[in-house]
Amino acid sequence: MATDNTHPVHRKITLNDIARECAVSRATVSLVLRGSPLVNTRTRARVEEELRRQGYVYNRAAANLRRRTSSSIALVLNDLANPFFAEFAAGVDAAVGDAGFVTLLGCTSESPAREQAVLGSLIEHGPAGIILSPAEHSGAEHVLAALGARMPLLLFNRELGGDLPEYAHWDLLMLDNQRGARLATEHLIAQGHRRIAFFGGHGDSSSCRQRHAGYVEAMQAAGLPIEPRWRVECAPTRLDAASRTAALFATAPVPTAAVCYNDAVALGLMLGLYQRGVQPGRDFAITGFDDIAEAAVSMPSLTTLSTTPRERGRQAAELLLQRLREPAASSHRSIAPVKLMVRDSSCPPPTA
Amino acid sequence: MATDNTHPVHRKITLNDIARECAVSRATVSLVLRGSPLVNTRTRARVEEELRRQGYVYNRAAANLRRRTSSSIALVLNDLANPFFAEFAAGVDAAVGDAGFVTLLGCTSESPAREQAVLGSLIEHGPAGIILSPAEHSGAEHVLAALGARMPLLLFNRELGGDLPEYAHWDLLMLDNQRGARLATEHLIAQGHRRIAFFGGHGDSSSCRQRHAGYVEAMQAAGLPIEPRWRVECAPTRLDAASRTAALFATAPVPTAAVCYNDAVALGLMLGLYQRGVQPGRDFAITGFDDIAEAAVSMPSLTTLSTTPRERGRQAAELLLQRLREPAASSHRSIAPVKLMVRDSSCPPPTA
DNA sequence: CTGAAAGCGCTTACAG
DNA sequence: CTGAAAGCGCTTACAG
Repeated sequence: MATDNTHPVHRKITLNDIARECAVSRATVSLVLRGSPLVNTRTRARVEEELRRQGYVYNRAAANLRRRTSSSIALVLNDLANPFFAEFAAGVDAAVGDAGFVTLLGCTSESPAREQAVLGSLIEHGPAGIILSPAEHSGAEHVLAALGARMPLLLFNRELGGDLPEYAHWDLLMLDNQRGARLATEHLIAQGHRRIAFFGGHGDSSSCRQRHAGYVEAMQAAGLPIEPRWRVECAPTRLDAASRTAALFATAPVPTAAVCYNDAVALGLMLGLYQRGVQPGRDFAITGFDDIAEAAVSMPSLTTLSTTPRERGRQAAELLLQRLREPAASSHRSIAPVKLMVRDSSCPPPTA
Repeated sequence: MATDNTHPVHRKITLNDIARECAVSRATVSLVLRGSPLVNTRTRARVEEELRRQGYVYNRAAANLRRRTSSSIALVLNDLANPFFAEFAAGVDAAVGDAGFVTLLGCTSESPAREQAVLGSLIEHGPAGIILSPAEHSGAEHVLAALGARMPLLLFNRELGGDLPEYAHWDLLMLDNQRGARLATEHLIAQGHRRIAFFGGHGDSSSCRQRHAGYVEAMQAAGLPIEPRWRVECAPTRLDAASRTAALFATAPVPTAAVCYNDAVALGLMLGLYQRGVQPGRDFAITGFDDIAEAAVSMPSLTTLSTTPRERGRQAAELLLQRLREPAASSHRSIAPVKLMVRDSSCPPPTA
């Protein structure tokens, strides 16, 4: 258990204070609070007036303890500063709130060690369930060690390394990474491109592997060559992408288009192209992934895949709430749809 | 109080289970958990082994109830999807976690009504204190009605409309908006500009008013004219900013530079300028505010004011924790520093 | 060094 | 319709 840094709190108004003042029992006040029809109308009115007068605040923790219920959902994210996850969190919080729960937040900064610590701390607060977007190299054993097999858990966005214990009934919500990258690649092929690179991301990230697989799938289906030197890895940031641009132009023949790992990489590649005097959307076609806010207003606007993270947040919360209703149902695996947004960056090849 | 949507939870291992198995009392197990030196070493070892064996999870809610303490901090944000607040939240969560607390999250979507509902729901979970970035038109009365005067509260980023009750000891953490805008304006003046616009934002937002005041201050100090038609209002988004660009060029003389309300507006203005054939950073100078991730990598890179929102989050959490230690100390008002980041967009005027 | 007892603020059968 | 009593899982003086 964690260390003790709690602090005493001011004396609060309790049911006893209200009951005494109204000359009824605590039980009656409780029934009023919970809207029971058993209570006499006039008694109810008196009690409600007194609750208001004294500024009573319901102590949900005490009620949860007595009823052995929970009114919170934990949300554990690898990277809240990423707008994709921030939108996701906003969607989770909205749905969780609508269901009468409160969100417990935890950030792991992509560290499996922090993830384990955060989970261990959150679980002591008794959440009804957990939504987890795992840190990059997090493993099923660690999560299982921190949570046990009983805790309802929904995994978002990334698979967990290691073996998923079947008895744990963990649910999954993934983006359709492979299909998204396939759609983007097919679109470029339809525009007339034949030499198409896959740019950015790291091979050890599962989402990157899936997107690359979608690219490969589309290229092979079209009978197009997959040149190893057209697979350029980089960190999923604009800056690193810009600096890796040269790798695409090292040896002829040079590609005429690139399917990028995500929007940040795509925008970085645009920058790198401009710096080489190549104009994206005219001399070179680009697609992204995520449809972040900048995609629609970049120069040129970016063809990309929309994942509507806020919607995904709502969906994740609803899947978890569903699990709370049916704890024993078998694991559910959901694939969120992605939608191709065609914009100016995916021009035809200059020679076509 | 809110409606009841809680759900029963599986039977958990308690202190009693451990005590029975070790043939000691609950009290002894509790002492072991809390690291008391009173317990015999061998007893401690036996108990710890049993805790591990049964997968015991500490019930912090029960402990908090008994000890009348709290182990959570509520964080209520007007807009989590905004990267500025997402970074802020990440900073808050890190500092809150380091102090042994957990973060309760609430989003208000800029709606004072939702803000009141969210506060009312969160307070039932007994947070030790609250960090609130108020919704745009939220008022002190509403917050007071939801929280009472006792709850430790730190207001971030925006003042609250209405009168702040002095007895409430609410703390404030604000950005130095006025100084930031003054620095930006002074920088443009030093570059040689004389006709400088203030572009974007709405007059009813307090941060916008403060930034505008900084602009006015610098202009007046330099003896430069403040043309009413060089004050263009727009929503703080890229798209609206781009579409309002024409307003700057409606009548001669035309400005040669613009201090923008924030980075989103500045990037939108860049876009609008490109569309008119005016090249930002060469034909027209621009400054932003916030130093969002895109600012450093836009074309041209954007001169702006860095507010380091993650640092602000840590600072906010620490101010609140400080208040928890000294509940009766008088209200504290902190102004976070801002730093001018000079980049390519703030060129000298073309005629200079 | 350890245990018995009381109590945090609530809810819930069970009597009446 | 209302009250007395027990109990959720923990902690904390107080005895011994």
